[in-house]
Amino acid sequence: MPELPEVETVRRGLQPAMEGATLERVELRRPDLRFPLPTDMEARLTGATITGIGRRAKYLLFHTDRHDVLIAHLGMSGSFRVEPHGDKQSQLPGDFHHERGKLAAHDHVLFVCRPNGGAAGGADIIYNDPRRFGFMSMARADVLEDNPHLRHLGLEPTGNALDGNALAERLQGRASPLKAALLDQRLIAGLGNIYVCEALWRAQLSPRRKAGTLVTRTGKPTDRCHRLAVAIRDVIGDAIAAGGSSLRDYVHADGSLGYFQHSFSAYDREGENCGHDACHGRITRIVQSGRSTFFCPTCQR
DNA sequence: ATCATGACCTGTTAGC
DNA sequence: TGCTAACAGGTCATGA
Repeated sequence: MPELPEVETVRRGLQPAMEGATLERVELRRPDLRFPLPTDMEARLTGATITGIGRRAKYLLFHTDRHDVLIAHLGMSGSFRVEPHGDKQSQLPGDFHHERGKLAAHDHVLFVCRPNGGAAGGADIIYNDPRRFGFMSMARADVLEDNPHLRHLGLEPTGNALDGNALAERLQGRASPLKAALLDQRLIAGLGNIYVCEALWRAQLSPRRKAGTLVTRTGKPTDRCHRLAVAIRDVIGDAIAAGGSSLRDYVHADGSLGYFQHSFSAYDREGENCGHDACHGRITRIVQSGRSTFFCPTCQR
């Protein structure tokens, strides 16, 4: 479920193995995911050192010491897993042979990482994506913002930037339902189907309400607008915090970077009781823009 | 411009 | 049990 909090969790999970490490080998096991992989991707990354891993909305940004950036999007089903090298491997500098048996179906891209500065370890980072809705691209760091995938992204819903005023600016004049507006990455970048449902439930706002109705005629945020801004920030913050805790479990797991496990309040809870105090409604599923929306028609107005 | 829909691709699950 | 249909975190292209 790669929405922003999951991507942030993946970013943090990859940092220990990748930041400061050199990409000893990069293997593209097929020429394309959703789009063709850059033909020069292997050449531009092999031998480069990862100086940092960033994130913009649902995009991972791998910065290298060559002032290149690998841009990666997980799509619907993409995941990275970390397979630390065994002691034997790390003591044989010339032997970066990968154990082929460990590669599974839909393992499309392999990054062999070797730490610098005498640090122990090293790891294989493997990108797996059954549906191949994910994609990767490369950009020069100085023009990263101009990248077609990043150029039109809206406000990050983390931190304090997203408040009632900022939300009102973006929703003003919109005739589309709130659900669609919040999914629009050009307005707020990083929300997906799950967290839009959750934020609207928290704010007790109907996903069908016209987005523009959260803004007064003079462009000021209504109470509902303030409420929604808080709900979005809170739900994303809570999810990142919970993702972080699932990261600690990850060490004990099978090496896979598990997605944030969460019991949602609305998403995928059709027929269950709405959890709001004094509300006796039930969560209902409707379809908007061809996608499932879960909400409580009783208290979400 | 804004908005809704279909396309992309594979795996899982519900229902017959 | 085996088949079929519906559905799933995403974004992008196209049409009204």
